[in-house]
Amino acid sequence: MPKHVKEMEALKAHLGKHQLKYTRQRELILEAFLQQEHITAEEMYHQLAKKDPHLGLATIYRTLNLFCEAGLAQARHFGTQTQYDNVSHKGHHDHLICTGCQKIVEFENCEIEKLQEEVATRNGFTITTHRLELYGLCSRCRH
Amino acid sequence: MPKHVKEMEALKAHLGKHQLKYTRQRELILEAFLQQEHITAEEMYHQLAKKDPHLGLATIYRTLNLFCEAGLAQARHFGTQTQYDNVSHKGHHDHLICTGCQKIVEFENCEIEKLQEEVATRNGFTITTHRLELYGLCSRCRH
DNA sequence: ATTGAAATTGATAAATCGTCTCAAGAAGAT
DNA sequence: ATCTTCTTGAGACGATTTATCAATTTCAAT
Repeated sequence: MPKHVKEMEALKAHLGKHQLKYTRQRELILEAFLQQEHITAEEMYHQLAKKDPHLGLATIYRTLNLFCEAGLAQARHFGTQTQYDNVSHKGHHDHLICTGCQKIVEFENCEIEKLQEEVATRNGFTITTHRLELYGLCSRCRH
Repeated sequence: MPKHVKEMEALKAHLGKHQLKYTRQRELILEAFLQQEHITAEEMYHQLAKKDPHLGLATIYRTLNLFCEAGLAQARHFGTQTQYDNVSHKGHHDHLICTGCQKIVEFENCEIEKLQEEVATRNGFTITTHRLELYGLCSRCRH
């Protein structure tokens, strides 16, 4: 029994709804994707080269964008690259970004998340994911 | 009396501190930048082409990055492009976004902002701005 | 199982965005 | 005014992502 049945069903539902097909590549990429918290297309390309040396980079980009449309992934432009975040991953972390040197620090904060839930509930929303980025200057760039 | 004296002084202070020079191009770009809430390098390039047709795109990129280092601007990767935000514009609000119907609800939450400050301080950062987006389903789309 | 229409793939070309290079020019201290 | 250093403009370049297209695969209907 594969591990990520729920997500696979969600993908199949999306595919069915849009007359898209369930292919070996999409299954392969989904399996790899769901084991990550976030990943770039390039990283996945190298990672999957072992399992399928002929899997093209374009296919990975296309498939990760498909996951975004299906609600499984969330694209985040980070520096020069695009990170594809695994939405089902709960240990969500946020980012502190230095606008001087582009340094990125990851952090988690349960209190903030709790307050986010409150805001959402107050407005009748059910949150599936979020994005929080704090921009500023790190200690080195500030002086 | 020119409008943006404070920012110009801040830029000159940064230039002096780093052995950089105050040039005609930097002054021109600063004036244009301070009239915007946020702008891309490309937009500014076209906008300034009237005033100085020979101003190069590379100079604009270099100068906007300089503004980031000086704390006047903040780079934000949005879609495929980089937005340079005018830090002196402070009217900040966050967003609740329904992934079902694309409805967007704006909100403000001081408690969250306070916690953000704490996180930043703990990591040696000084926040100039932030972005918080909560994604989920609104009450109508949830059933 | 076979067929056939439609979607997908892989390889690569092309587009996009931003940075680097470098000779020529400008700034600012002496 | 001179001299050193920084900056500029123009285009080359590099990195990332998307578009193109012939060949292949999927999947529903035989």
